Amino acid sequence: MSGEYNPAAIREKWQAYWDQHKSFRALNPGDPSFDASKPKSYILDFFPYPSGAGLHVGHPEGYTATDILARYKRMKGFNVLHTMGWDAFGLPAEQHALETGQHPAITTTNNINTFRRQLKMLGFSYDWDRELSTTDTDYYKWTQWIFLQIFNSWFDETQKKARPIAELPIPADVKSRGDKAVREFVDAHRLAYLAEVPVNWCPALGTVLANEEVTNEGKSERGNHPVFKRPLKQWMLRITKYADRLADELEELHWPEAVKLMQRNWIGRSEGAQVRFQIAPSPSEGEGRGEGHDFIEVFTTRPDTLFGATYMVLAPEHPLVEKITTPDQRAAVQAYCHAAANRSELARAADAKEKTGVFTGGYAINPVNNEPIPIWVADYVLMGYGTGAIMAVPCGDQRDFEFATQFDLPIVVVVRPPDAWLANHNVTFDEYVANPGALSKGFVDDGVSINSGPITGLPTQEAKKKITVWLEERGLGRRTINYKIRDWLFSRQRYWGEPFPILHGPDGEIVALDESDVPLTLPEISDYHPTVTHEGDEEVPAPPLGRATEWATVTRNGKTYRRELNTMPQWAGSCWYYLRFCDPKNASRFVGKEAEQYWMQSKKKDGTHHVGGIDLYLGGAEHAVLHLLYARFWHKVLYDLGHVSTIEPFGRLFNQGMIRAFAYYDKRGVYVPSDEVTIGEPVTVPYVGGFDSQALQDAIKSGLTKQEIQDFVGTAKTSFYYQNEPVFQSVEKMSKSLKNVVNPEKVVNEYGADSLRLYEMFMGPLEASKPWNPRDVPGVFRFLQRVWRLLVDENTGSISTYIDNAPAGGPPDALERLLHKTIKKVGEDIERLAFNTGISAMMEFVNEAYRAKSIRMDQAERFVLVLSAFAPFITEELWQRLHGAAWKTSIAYEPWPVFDPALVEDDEVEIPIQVNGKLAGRLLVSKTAPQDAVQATALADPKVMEKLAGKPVVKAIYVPGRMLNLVVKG
RNA sequence: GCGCGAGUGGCGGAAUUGGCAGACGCGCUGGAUUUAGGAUCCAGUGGGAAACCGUGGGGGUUCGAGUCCCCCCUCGCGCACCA
Repeated sequence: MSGEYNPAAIREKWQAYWDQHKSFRALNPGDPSFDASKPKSYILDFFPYPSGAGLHVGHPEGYTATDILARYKRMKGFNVLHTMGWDAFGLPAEQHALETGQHPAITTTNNINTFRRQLKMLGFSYDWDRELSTTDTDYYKWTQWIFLQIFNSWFDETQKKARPIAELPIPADVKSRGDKAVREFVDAHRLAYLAEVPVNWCPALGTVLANEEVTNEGKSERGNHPVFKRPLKQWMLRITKYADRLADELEELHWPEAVKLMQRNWIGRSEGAQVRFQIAPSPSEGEGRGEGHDFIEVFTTRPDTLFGATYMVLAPEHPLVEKITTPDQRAAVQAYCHAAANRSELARAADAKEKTGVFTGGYAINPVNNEPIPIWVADYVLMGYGTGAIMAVPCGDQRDFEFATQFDLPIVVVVRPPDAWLANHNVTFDEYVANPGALSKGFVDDGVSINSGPITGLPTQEAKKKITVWLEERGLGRRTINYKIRDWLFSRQRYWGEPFPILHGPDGEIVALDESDVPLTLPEISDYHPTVTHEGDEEVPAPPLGRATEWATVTRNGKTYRRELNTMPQWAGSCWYYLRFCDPKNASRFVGKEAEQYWMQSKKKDGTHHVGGIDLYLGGAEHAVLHLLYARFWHKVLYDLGHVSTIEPFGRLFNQGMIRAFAYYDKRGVYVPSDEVTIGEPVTVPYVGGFDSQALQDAIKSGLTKQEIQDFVGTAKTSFYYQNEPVFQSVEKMSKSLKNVVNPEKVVNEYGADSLRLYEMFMGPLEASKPWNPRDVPGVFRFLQRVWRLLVDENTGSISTYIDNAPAGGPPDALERLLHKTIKKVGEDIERLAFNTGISAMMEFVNEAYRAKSIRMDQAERFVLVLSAFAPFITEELWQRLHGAAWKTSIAYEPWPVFDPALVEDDEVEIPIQVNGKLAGRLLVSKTAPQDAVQATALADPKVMEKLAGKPVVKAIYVPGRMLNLVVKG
C-alpha cells in the first residue's frame, strides 16, 4: 500500500477483518468469557423495511449516530448490545409479487442482501450474529406465540392488568346457560377478539386498510383506489384497556416531549360525564311516541353547561335515529343519513366549515330543567366517539354555536365570561346574554355558571363537580372518562404476513393452536391476489390464503376446522424484535429470562431501575405514535403475564431529523437542475416568497403576469445562478421525481465510508431536519486527509515525521491541554448526541497540531482513539500503523482516553471589559483574580478610559473568569 | 382552526446555566508551491469609509438578551368537527 490516504482499500481491509474476527459480537450472561462486572448498554436503531431501492441517506444518519454511541460505550467499558434486523413483512414485496409473480420471500431475501451489504460498507459495529428478519420462521413462530398469550388473557379492571384467561371469573348466570354461553363470555373478554367493526375497505385491493394507509382524499395510498367505510368481522386487540397506563407511564420516560404529547393526544383521554336524556313525546305528534324506556345517552366534558343545552344531535349512524324520526321528517332524515353513509369520514371532515344537519321531529327532555329540546341529526357528530350523540350547548361549544346560528336554534348563556373577554369582543355582559348569536364566536372557556339552578355562581371547575354529583344522586348521569383511542384492528387480507394461529370450528367456535403447534408457516400459493366472494348482496373479502385449500382445512377429532385466512399487520413483527435481539437463537423461549433481565433492565444513577430498559432507541419521527404505542402495549401485556421484567421497553427515545435536498427554481418557479447551479455575486431580485413553485405556476396560469406577482411579493437576495440567471434555493424532500435523491453508496465510492459517516454527523443537530449539500462533503474528507497526513508519511507510508517520539508526560504543552479539552468535549457531546460540535472540536485539535507540525506519539494515539468512534476505518488503519510490529488487535475495545480536569481549565482567561454593557476592551486575567485588581487594571486601559470619558463608575458587575461590566451614568 | 417546534453571515450551522454573537465546515478573496489543478499550504472573510449597526418584526425586563416576558410575521411538523 502506498502512503496516500486510500479510503476504499482501507475500508475493504477492515470490513473483512471485522467480519472474520466477529469483532462486535456481544456476549450474553452464561456465555464463556462473559464479563458480568461490566455495565450494559442496549443501543437500538428502528430496524428498516428492506425496500427494493436500497439504502437512502436517511438510514445512515441514525445508524451512524447509534454506532458512535455504541463504539464510545464499548471503549468506556460497557457490554454493548447493538443489533440490526429487518422488518420484512409488508405490502411492497407482495405488490411486487403481484406484478412479477416472484415469491415475496425471494424479493425479500434479495433486498435484505442489498441492505446488509450496504450497511456493512459503512462499518457499523452491529453484532451480525444476532441479525433477524420478522419473516424468519424462527422469528414469527414467537410472534404467533405472543399473539396466543394475548388471545389467552383478559384484562382485570380491579388489578388494572392482563391475567391468564383461565383465571377469568365466570358469573353464575352465564354458567347456568351452558357451555356455549360460557365460551362466548370468555371470548368476549379476551385481549384478542373478533368483532364486526367499521373498517376501511378497499375493494380494488381486496383488503382492509389501516387509517394511515388511506389518503386524505379517501383513496388507498397504494394504487389510489376508492376506500369505503363498512362493517366487517375482523381481529381486534384490546389496546383500549391499556389507555390509562399507556398515557400515564409515559411520564418517567426519557423521550422527546413532542412524542409524548402526540401519544397522549392519540389516546385522547378526557374526563366528563355521561348524561341520560329521556325521549319526549313530540308535541306535534301527540301521545304514543317515546314511551317506555327510550333515552339518549350523551358524553360531555362540560356537564356544567347542561342548563344551556337547547337541542341534541345524533350521528347519522346512531341506532335511535329511525325510532325518533317523525313521519313528516322521515324522508329528509333518510336522505341525509344515506348521503352521509356514502361519504368517507375524511370527506366529511374536509368540508367541516359548512355545518349540515336535519331535524328529526323528535324531542328529548333536558334532565336538569325538564325542558323539551329538539333532536337533530348532523354529521358533525361522529358515531365513533363517545356515545354518538351530544347535548348541544351553543354557548359553550364552538361547533354547537355555529350549528345553532346556522339553523336558528336558541342560544342560552349559562357561563359568564371574564370581563376581559367581553371587552375584547366589544360587548357588555347584558348585550352578550341578550344576543349571543350576534358574535361570530361563543365563549367556550372557563367562567362562572349563571342561570344554572344549583350550580349558579360557581366557577366552571367547581360547577362540573357539583352538577355531576347532583346527576349521580338522581340517577341521571355519572362521571365518565372517554378515550379517542380505538381497539387495534389487527387483521389484513394479505399473503405476506404472519398467519394467525387460530382455527374456526363448524359452529363458530374459535380455537387457538397450542403453543407447541407454532410456527404455523405460510403455505405456498401461486396467486397472491386477494379477491372477494359474495354472501348474498355482501362483498366479503377472500384473503389469498384461502387458495391454499389443503392448508386451510384441518380435521380434529372428526370435526373439520377452517384456518383463519387473514394475516397479521406489518406492525406485529416490530412490536417485540428488540426482545428477540437479546437472545435471538433461543429455541425454547421467545427470549431467555436471564438475557432479558440483563439487557432490558437499566439502572438509574440513584441505583433504582429505570421503567424502560433500552438505553437508546433511535429513529425517524414517522413512528412517533403507532409503532411505539403498539410495541409498548405488547410489552405491557408481556409484563403483566410475567414474561418480561420492565413496564416499558424504550427508556430513552430520540428522533433523528429528516435529510432533505436543496432544490433550485427560477423566477417562473420552474425547477432547474441542482448540479448545474453555480454560486456568484449576491444580487437582490424580485422574489415570490411564500409561494411554492406549484402555487406560483398556478398563479401565472390564472392570469397574473410575472410582473404583477413580483410587485406583490417583494424581493430577496440570491447568489445562485443557472445559465447566468439568478435562481432561488429551497429545501425539499428527496424524491425520485425531482431527481434529487442522494445515493449513499455513491458517496462511499467517491469519498469513503468514514467521510459519509462524518458528513452526516457534521451537517447539523441530529434531531434537526437539514439539507444535503454535496458541496460540503469534501470538507470532512479533507479533514480526514489532514489527519492522515499528520500521522503518516505520504511518500513512504510509514509514520509521519511530525510525530515526536518524546515519551509521554513532562510539562503539559498547549497541544496537551487542547487534547484534554477535546477528549472531554467529544465524550460529552457523544453522550448528548451532539455530534456536529464534537467533530468541530476534533477539527480544531487537528488544525492546531498541523499548525505546530508536531504531535507526540501518545497524543496521536489518544486522538485516534477519540476519532475512532466516528471514523472507524481510517482509525483502525492508523492505529495499526502507529503501533507497527507491536500492533495486536482492533482499536474498538481500547479504553477511551481520560482527561485531567486540571488541564481542561485554563488558569488565565481573556475576559471582556464592558462599559454599560458594550464591549470596551479585553483583559487577560487569572480565573481567580479578585474584582478590585481586575477593575483597577481595566480602568487603566486606554480604550476603557476613552469609553468612560471621565464619568465615574457607579456600579461594577464582575463575574470571575467571565466578564467585567462597568456602569456609568448617562 | 388547535397544539408543538423553529427563524442567526453568501450557505450548513456554533454559542450546554442571561455574560466577547458568528466556533467548525463550505464558498469566496489574496498569496505560496506547481507543467497544470476541482491537489496542498499560508493569510483574510457579518455589514459599514467611519462613528457605529447587526441573531424574522415591534415592544418590555435587566448592569447586560440570540437566550427571559408580551404582541405580530414567516416556515416546518402533528392533530383536525374527539362533544
